[in-house]
Amino acid sequence: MTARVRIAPSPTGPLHIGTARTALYNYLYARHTGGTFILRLEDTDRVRSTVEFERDILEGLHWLGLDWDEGPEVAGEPARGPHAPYRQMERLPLYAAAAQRLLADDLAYPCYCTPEELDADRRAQEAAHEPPRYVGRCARLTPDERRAREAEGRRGALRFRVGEGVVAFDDVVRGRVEIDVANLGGDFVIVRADGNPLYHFTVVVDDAEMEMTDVIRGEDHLSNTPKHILLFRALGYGVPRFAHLPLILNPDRTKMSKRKSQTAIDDYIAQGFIKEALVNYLALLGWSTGTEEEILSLDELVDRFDLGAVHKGGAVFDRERLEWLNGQWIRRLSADDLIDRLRPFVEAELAAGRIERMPTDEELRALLPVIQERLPTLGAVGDLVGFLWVDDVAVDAATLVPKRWDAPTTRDGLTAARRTIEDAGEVSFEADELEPPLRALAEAHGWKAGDLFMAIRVAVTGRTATPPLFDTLVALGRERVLARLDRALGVLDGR
RNA sequence: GCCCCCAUCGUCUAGAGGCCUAGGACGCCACCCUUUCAAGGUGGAGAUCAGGGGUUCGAAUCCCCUUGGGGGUACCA
Repeated sequence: MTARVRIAPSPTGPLHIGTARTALYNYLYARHTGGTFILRLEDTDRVRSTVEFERDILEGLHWLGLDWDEGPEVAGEPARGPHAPYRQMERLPLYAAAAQRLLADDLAYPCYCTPEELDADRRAQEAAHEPPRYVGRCARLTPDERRAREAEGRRGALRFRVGEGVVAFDDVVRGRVEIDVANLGGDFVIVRADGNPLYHFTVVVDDAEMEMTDVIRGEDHLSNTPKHILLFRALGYGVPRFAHLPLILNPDRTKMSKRKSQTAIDDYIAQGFIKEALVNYLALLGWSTGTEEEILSLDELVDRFDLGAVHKGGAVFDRERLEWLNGQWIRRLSADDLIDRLRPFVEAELAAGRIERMPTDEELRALLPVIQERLPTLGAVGDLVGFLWVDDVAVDAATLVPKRWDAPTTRDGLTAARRTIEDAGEVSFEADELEPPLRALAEAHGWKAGDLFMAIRVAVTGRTATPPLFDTLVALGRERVLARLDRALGVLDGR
């Protein structure tokens, strides 16, 4: 039987790093085994679910390149697959039918306890140092008693009878797990009094109806797995194989959260992390090839992925390592590709008012040899060469003077350099033609070339760290170089 | 509290009884390259394999206990 796996996000927030990683592992497993990757939206939390989050999640998964074989219709995209709809709120009749079956078999029963009663129970248990569990007040109501409550206008929630015994399963990553049903907290609610089915119930009905063979999800669901297994059995379904992935952690080793880490994929995209790096990084957070390979494309990951080799322990999200990988992948991009990906970030600089004009693709292309290896993220482009696209740069006298120089020397140096650059550029303004005469100039005056170059660098860019000077001068153009040198000279003279 | 899971450098990891005086990568430090910054190269610091008991001729690897950490325990997902 070929594998059928799914990612089942709740549209209650933007695409989360953890969801993306779980989706990736499901995708890798499906593609590696020639199986089917399914997307299902778990939107039964009516209050917190929104269509905006749905879109965000689907767009994010697409952006990462994790395309699904079956999934819901959304944003103009039609539903795909034989088990539509793939959005839980559109599958209500299925849950209702399953609930009916459990009720008919007396495997579930209506519970009329009020929130106040349940709360009181919990408090009493806490006071008695007992684990919280449903006391079973409504477990043995007679048909007459139920009718009486309904007649009072009370609407019952549906509770599933957990019974007794030990539930055991062989988790693909954790091995054998056994949990005594007595520790499940008593009969649990599967359908709310308002008729809305709950997660533990819908997930089972859907995984069964959609014929999932493997459930690959976060470790936070491990403890609840017995509830699911009980439900699969009660409903007469086969039980899928489970694989619980290690959690992605905050630096303090708690489950990764918005409060302590950046968790939205959107934020990483906005900062200029590229999908190749994110996919590569996430794949290696909790799994490794067992070799020393670490720069791996999505296809290579598909080729090497092994669910059984996934780690058991949680992994701290390390942004520095992600950044390094991002740089590695940026350097592997073709010129055209990099220009396409850079453009939105340059536009963002313009929109934010940090630059004053948009460079052409040809300008960007000419810059690539010197910026491609200097970009940790696409978002760093403005910081790196934004000085090229503003009318004037701010320079202050203090940084203008190189460490080993004083102001008069700097003035002499820049004045001489200005003349040399002006002369050199008569024919053509090329890096090869600028460097020799400026080096000769430094030598003639007994200056260290680096000092002269630094003075020029700060004069024309306003900063001490830039791409190589001569490439920078060429990118700036003769006129602007001369104008900025003049301005810098003015600053030196206190003007 | 109760239940479950986990445990190798700061971090991500290799390691499935002898190849380990524990390997790689990120980060950090130094040097090389070099006009600055990167990139790249070389080298270095960094883990008594959480601790304690076993098993074994031999344990990071197997077993037990302890400790630590995490997750779950909703009419959230």
